[in-house]
Amino acid sequence: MPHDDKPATRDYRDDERYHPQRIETKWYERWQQDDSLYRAEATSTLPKYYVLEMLPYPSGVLHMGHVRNYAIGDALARYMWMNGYNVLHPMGWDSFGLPAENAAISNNVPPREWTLHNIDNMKAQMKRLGFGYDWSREVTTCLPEYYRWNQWFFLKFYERGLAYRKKSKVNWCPQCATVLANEQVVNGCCWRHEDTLVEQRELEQWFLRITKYAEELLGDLDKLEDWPEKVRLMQRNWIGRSEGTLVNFKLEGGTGSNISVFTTRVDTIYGATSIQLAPEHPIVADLTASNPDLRRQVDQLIAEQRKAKEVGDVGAIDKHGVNTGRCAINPYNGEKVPIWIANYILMDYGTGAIMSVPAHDERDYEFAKKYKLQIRIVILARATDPEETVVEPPLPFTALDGTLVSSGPFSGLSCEEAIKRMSKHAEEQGFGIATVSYRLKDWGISRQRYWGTPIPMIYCDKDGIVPVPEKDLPVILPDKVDITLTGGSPLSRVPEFLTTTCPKCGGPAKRETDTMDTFVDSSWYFYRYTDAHNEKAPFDSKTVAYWFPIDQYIGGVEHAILHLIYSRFWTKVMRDMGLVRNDEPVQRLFTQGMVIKDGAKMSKSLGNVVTPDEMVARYGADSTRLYTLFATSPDRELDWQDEGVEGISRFLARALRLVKFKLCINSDQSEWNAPVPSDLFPEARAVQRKLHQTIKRVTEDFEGRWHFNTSIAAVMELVNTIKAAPGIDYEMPGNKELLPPLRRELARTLVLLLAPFAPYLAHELWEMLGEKGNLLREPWPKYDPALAKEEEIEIPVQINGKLRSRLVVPADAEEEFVRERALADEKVRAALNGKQVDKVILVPGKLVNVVIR
RNA sequence: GCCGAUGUGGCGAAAUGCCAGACGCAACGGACUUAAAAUCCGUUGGGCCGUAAAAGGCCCGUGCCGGUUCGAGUCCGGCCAUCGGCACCA
Repeated sequence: MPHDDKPATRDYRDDERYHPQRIETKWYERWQQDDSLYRAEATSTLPKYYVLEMLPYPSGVLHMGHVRNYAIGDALARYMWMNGYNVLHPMGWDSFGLPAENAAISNNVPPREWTLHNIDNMKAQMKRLGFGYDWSREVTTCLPEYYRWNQWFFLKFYERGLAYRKKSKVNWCPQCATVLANEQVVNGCCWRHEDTLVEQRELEQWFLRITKYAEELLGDLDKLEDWPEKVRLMQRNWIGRSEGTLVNFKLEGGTGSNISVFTTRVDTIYGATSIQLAPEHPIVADLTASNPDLRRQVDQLIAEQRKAKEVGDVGAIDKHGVNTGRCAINPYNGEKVPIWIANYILMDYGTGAIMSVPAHDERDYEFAKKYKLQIRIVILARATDPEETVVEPPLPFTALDGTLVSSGPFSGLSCEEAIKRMSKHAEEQGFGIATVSYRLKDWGISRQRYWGTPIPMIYCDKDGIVPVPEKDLPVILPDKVDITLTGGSPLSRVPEFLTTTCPKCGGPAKRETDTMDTFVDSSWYFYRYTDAHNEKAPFDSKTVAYWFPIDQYIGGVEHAILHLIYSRFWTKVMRDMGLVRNDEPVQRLFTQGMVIKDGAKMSKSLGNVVTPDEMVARYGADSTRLYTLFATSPDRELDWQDEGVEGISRFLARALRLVKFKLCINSDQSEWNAPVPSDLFPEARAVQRKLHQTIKRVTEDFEGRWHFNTSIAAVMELVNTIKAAPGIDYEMPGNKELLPPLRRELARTLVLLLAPFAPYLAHELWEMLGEKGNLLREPWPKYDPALAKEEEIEIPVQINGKLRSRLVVPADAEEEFVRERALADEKVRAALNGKQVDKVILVPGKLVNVVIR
């Protein structure tokens, strides 16, 4: 190579080094002074694009999971800006919740102060990381401007019968000293305190009737084609729809009282040999009234169930029960069946009572074996041998493809047919009905905590439960509250808050002192971003109609059920209220993978925590962000490696030097701005081809699978290619140099390709190139397929699938030509060794495979 | 137990039926330097053959076993392991 004698290296002067801190603080300060760069336009001729990342809880500092989440969203937002969209990219704070109270207790700082201070800090971190949010639309859920609309919605829900009060068993976390929704109980423990067993308590609670929307929430999952299948499946399982039949068994010798049983297999009812009740079933009180000994045994069962539920191994409980000595009448055949009470029957599913069919249910079988209860076969498997029509199966036989026997008029039917006919029969006879049961429960939203939205209800001795009139909203959360005492809601110890007058009769009354679950806040916050300062309504419906649905929502999979099912519910209610037109809030959902280190989730106890602050201080925001995108594809788990960030930082330094010292050469403006000639010499043409191939790859990654790791790898390859290009360092004789117009195209495009991922450096280089325009509004580069196309390609030639040779042929070579060249190839002929060619597989532009026998 | 995802060099990973390991890290060798840092150039899955050294060639290799296919990391079936969700749901 002629330039080997040139010094390949030299000492790098200070200005040749990459100083992320200098570059980033310079732009940070500019953007601090003018943050209009990232504003969404209220009205625009441009098409809209709403990209949203899940809002954080302001715990105090950002962690790497946040950075990853926001780096993905920000890259997309920037890409869409450059593609000419009116982009809405907002951020806010899910700022009610328990940690603020705990911090208040341990640090003696009021929750409000603590929270607002954390928000300041995290907002500064976000800005330092260069995320492009429209801060003019910032939403902070703990401020009255926001939570008054929670209260307003609550009143509307109440009017529509979607909010109701009920005494019920609730999940109680002794650590939180409050109630948890079913969704917040994990393995029998609190979702925030993994070691704290959840207790069951009986309390008066407010519920939202999400079950009314169960069917639609389930059905519409099919429409969410741009959601990960995993999330849809998790929601489907959570809703847990099952079709079945309610059947009333009359109590023998009773006063006409019934036991209602839910079953999905009414076809097996002729095999029912007992009734099993949950120990907490209401009728148990009657059955045990005159039998203290039985009562004691039932209490024992209750205690066992609670314990099992608390420990979280409900499935492993040793099944046992007691015979009440009473019987019920099977309405299908008038048969007497004994009533038992068993610890494996749950009160909170179905009716809390089952018919036990030992021959056709595993649990019933196990139970019957233990107590030597009668086992009666009423379903036979269909025979595989046509001579035999039915087969006696091994027990328990639970499959649905069988034939009924010993089932009165229903004998001979298939199971599925029998379920239909027998349900109908029950309806006609008035002792049962086909029905649907859900696992999903109504959403209990009362929390006996201070730092949340006060539930706007008043209790009057005379008028009962009275909603706070809309005009009196917001019900302000008082500031000075002693939250260190335990037991009951903190607000109940604030007389000024508690005591009020009844809006109806004007008499003395008391306020509700519970606050709302914080999942209420996050169920509709993304609507508020569209119209964040509206004082008359939660938002303007027309404005929402412009922006919704959210085009792209990005967050962790841990919200697959809780937040994402509540928000879907909220949207459907708002639609029914006429506030929004969309059935679903989110068009596309993306769930990014976790950030781990050394094979484990980052945690203080493991000492493997890497903080964004230290990374930004060492390598800068661009490198930190770029690394989270480069390490792996966004949907996968990211294993953090400090050396990786180092590598990314070196790459950015190379890109900087390439643009600054190699591509920007002294040439006059007219030369620099001239069009790239079409007759480039081959080496320059090769660089140009690489450029267009890179644009293609990065663009396709954005439009398709979001594998930004490969996009960034492509840009690295481009940098490597340009750097190694002949003629980059000096002018070769004749026309063998990288002409200024080509250098300009290379430099500009490289900067544009980096812009979504490394905004600071991109802006710096853009300015360095003498560009005056707004980088975010610079059109995303387009590739020219003709320029991206290879002129010559190397084609592997295989014999029976094994690589034997390679051919270099023109990219547009005819198939016949390639085939001939392949068969004529010296190595191929040697390998063939005169054997007969069976056929030749030719994949155009890809390979040749010669098949021999 | 049921449902789902994942499994590729020393490491993070590429490869959407077609040259396995792009890109990056680490390691090693070299250039530059009084020296170091930085930077630049090069080598790097394993084994074998070949050569003075190269060039070059062959075989094996994507958790395991089998199948489909001209061709499998990729598709199908069965195992194993790890992770995640649900779990007496009647």
